[in-house]
Amino acid sequence: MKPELSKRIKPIVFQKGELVLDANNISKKSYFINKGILRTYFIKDGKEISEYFSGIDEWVNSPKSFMQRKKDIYYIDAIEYTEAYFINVNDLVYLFDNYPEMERYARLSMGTVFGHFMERITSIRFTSAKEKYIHFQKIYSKIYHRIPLGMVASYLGITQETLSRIRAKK
Amino acid sequence: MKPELSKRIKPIVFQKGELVLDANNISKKSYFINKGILRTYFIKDGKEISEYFSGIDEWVNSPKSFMQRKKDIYYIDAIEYTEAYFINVNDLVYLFDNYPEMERYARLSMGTVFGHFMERITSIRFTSAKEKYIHFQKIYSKIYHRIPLGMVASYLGITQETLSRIRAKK
DNA sequence: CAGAACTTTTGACCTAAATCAAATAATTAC
DNA sequence: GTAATTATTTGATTTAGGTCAAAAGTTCTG
Repeated sequence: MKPELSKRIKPIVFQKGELVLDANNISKKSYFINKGILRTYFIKDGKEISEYFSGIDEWVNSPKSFMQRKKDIYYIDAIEYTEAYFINVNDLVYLFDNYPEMERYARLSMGTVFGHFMERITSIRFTSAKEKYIHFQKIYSKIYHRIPLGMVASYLGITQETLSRIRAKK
Repeated sequence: MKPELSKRIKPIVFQKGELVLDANNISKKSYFINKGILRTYFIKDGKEISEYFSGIDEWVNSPKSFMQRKKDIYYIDAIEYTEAYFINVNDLVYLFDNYPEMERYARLSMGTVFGHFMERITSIRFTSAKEKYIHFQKIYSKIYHRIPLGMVASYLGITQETLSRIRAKK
């Protein structure tokens, strides 16, 4: 790792259930997970709706809030004990300013992220509850069994009961 | 407009129904719409599924294909007579290389695009067919009435019959 | 380790939207 | 301008998944 980068990232630890980002604050740090699982969620009608989960070797922040430095609806919490590194948005901007190849890399990797989003939209629109669950298992093959049923159900946009029944058969 | 930019963009016209991008080719041009509507869609089980629509003042390409220079599943066509400008991916990269503020602008505006994607995912997951249609009308307030019912239905992930009934009442 | 507090499962019933089928209506092409 | 396509509407029926309710499992906590 470049010294310029390593100089700016610091380790951090979250206990199970600990809040990583409150939606009432602006997302100013980006976390790189080393161990554990973080969940990005929002509140709808008093219920927590999981937007996505992030595991080892992934960067996590509240994208819109982080990039535009304003509040958004997303909370982030740790669904198990998690070890991560973090970098401040200011330091990241410094790196982008001084290392154009980093900016380029960030822009290119957006293509992949777009692809994931579009795939997910398709998965949500045209598949049965069971197919959604199978797709979820594929996408999160390394961590899906560590995520509580209720959180998975809200991620899939189905009820807990339906997910429980899907798991029961087969 | 910067001369460096205007020198690299050219006007183009598409007739109603004309194919703008074939999924068998790589998306090498990005179009900026001046008049008309382009539709991005893919084929599933022999049927055309609309992914989104783009109107005046919007840039259109097949994101993953364009950014990573490889094939993706998306076709683009004109659902009405359309006037646009286009820029080649090579020219865009040239501009990004030589005008860092353009690269920065592109990166920042990704935040907005992310926001739209996440909003759409929420809209799909937790709303009834009727609410989806209302949301669609809001998102596409300037052009929704010019898009054929069947295309809207596939965009929303509901059947034509259901959409027709939703429109009938109220 | 016992009670409290969640989480998951199971059952009965209901409803929104899909499917199938056919009739109109609107475009397009000759 | 009329036939031929193509798009939209309407009706009858089915079904996947939601809702409500309660039981059974788990996991926290003092």
